[in-house]
Amino acid sequence: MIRRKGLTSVELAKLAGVSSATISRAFSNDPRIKPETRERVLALAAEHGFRPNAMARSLNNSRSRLVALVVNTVANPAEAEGLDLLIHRLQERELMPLLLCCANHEDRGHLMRIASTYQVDHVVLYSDAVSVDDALDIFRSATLIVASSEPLEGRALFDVRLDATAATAQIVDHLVGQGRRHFVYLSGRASSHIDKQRMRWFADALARHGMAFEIVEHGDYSYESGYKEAALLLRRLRPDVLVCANDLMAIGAKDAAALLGLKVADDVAIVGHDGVSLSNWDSHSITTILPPAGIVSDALAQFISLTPASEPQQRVVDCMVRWGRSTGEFPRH
Amino acid sequence: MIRRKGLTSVELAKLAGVSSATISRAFSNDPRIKPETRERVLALAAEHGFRPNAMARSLNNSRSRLVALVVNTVANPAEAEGLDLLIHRLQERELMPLLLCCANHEDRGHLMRIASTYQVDHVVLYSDAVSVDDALDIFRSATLIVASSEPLEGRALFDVRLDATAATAQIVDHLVGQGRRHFVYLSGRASSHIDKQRMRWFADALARHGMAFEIVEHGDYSYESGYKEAALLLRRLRPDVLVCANDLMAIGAKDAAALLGLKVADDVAIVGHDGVSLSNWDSHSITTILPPAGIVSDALAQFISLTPASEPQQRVVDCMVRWGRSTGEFPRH
DNA sequence: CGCAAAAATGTAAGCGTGTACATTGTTGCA
DNA sequence: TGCAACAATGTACACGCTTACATTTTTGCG
Repeated sequence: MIRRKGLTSVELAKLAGVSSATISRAFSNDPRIKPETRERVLALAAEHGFRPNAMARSLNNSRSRLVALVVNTVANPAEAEGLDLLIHRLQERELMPLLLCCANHEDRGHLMRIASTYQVDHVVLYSDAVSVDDALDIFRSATLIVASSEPLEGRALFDVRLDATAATAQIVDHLVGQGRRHFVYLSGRASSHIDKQRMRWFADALARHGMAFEIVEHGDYSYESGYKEAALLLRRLRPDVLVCANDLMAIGAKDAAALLGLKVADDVAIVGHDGVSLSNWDSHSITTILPPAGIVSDALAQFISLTPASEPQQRVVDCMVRWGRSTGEFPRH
Repeated sequence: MIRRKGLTSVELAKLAGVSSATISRAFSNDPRIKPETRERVLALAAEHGFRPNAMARSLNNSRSRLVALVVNTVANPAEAEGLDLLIHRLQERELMPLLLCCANHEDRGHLMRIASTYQVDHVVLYSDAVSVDDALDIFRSATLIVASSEPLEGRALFDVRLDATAATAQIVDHLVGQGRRHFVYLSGRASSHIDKQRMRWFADALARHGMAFEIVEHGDYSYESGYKEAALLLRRLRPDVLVCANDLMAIGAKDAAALLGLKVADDVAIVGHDGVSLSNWDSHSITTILPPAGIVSDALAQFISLTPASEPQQRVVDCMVRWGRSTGEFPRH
């Protein structure tokens, strides 16, 4: 299994009869090189399988083209589907994603500290499980790009933020119009910012009808927790409407309702969040709140092309509703 | 948004009143340093937030602690769930995963070539979409670790390979015992090695009963393709048993059957592959073939701890059956 | 106490590239 | 032809660390 190591720019330079500086210029599209020699060098490089060493490269211009992606877990479709798009955007720009999976990892700080030694250019915070302050503290010289929901309060960052005010109101209006009165919210993690945010949207939308809702705080964003908690609360509280912190829990709740002999939509309407593709499957058909397709990844990728010296920016993305059968008949247009 | 850069080992050395070599030794657990000075250096480093630069580090010992993970897409639970475990194993060993998502990427070679410039120590081929030869060719000096199903034929590699002979036979025996006779296999991608392998297992298991099966080759591993193709073939071929290339397609097929008014298990048994968690949900309950939990990731992680000079190894993992309601009553153990 | 061996640290030369600066080759124009 | 301006390339050092080798300090023991 021993394999030969590639050659270096000096060796290639010797082969090409030029200096290593010329090699470097050929590969960095330096305009000061004669197009003709550039071609010659690149051809020779291809022939010998030479590619400049990214480590050496980034050592002296301190741009690594690495992007740290901080997520909870890749096993959860809600994160994975967004992540997949984002990774594609990065790859289009020849940026390399370094993946940090923080779920089940007691010491996220340690994980981030290791990643930071690779001199990543950017950090995308895609997870609520990591605090912005920690990330800022650890990734000193990288630009931080936030897609979690932690309030930023003036800390200078690139920031993509969701707004589901309208979408939530749309759903609430529809459900209230159907005569439903008893709303319960099954939360994901009590400490999660996005969860608090979502509850606030629901509170606001219900307040316009002079209504409120109950909160059950035992979920953890998994199907299993949705199933288990819904089985308990459906019996105990008998709500009209069960709003879940995410689609996976909503599907779990739907299955639990079926187990209890309740008819989804007729007996209890179920609402999810995130719009993962499987919530749209025939067997689930959950009404859910989601950002327009790909827009978050696009925004993140756009931020990444800015330089660390740029002014902090924020983008607000308006969410929409994807109606499913879990809330009964669809609203007319 | 301008932030200060961290200090270097020479600067820290000055502060500690030692040489930069001592700093280096403190951080690489060199036994030749006095424990007492090591503590002092580490304390000072922590105080000043110093961490050795991984780029510079790997530049001269040519070990980057980076692992390239070549997958199709992270959006598919079948890959994502395995990947998640693997990433955790890597993180335990303080290895950093570089993620390459090859699906929808016309030039996988280019992607891998870029990754190779980062001097990755290992490459895990988790995808059938990339040929082993290409990977070998591009990642010259990294150890290649294969979890795809391409036959290796003596090419020296670390290799994790699935064996579902027994599991497949178990399912086939059960289904034949129920009196089913008409088997159809809905394939994922015609060119996919794992798919061919799975069909072979089924062919062998059926051959023991003197039976054979039909093949429909239009799937692409997605729920949608399972749904669409099953809707067509269930009407056309009216099989007893529909075996799908993976669980997502099996779930699609199940939904299509429901749409056609067919009762799953009674009218048509459905079998999946991979054992993704959602195939075990109440609403799906697909009988599926899967490797024991975590064993593949564990094997991969174990291989990764070997050195490039080690002898090539192979591990064969025996798959098992997870019974669901999609194949009727469970077999008495 | 003295001296050899061992332990601890320092010195300096890379690792493979980018880049400021120096050098050489070329062109234009009087 | 001569000389300025510019285009193309070369030279040499820096990036931040590891490590072979040199040097200093400590230890053990007769």
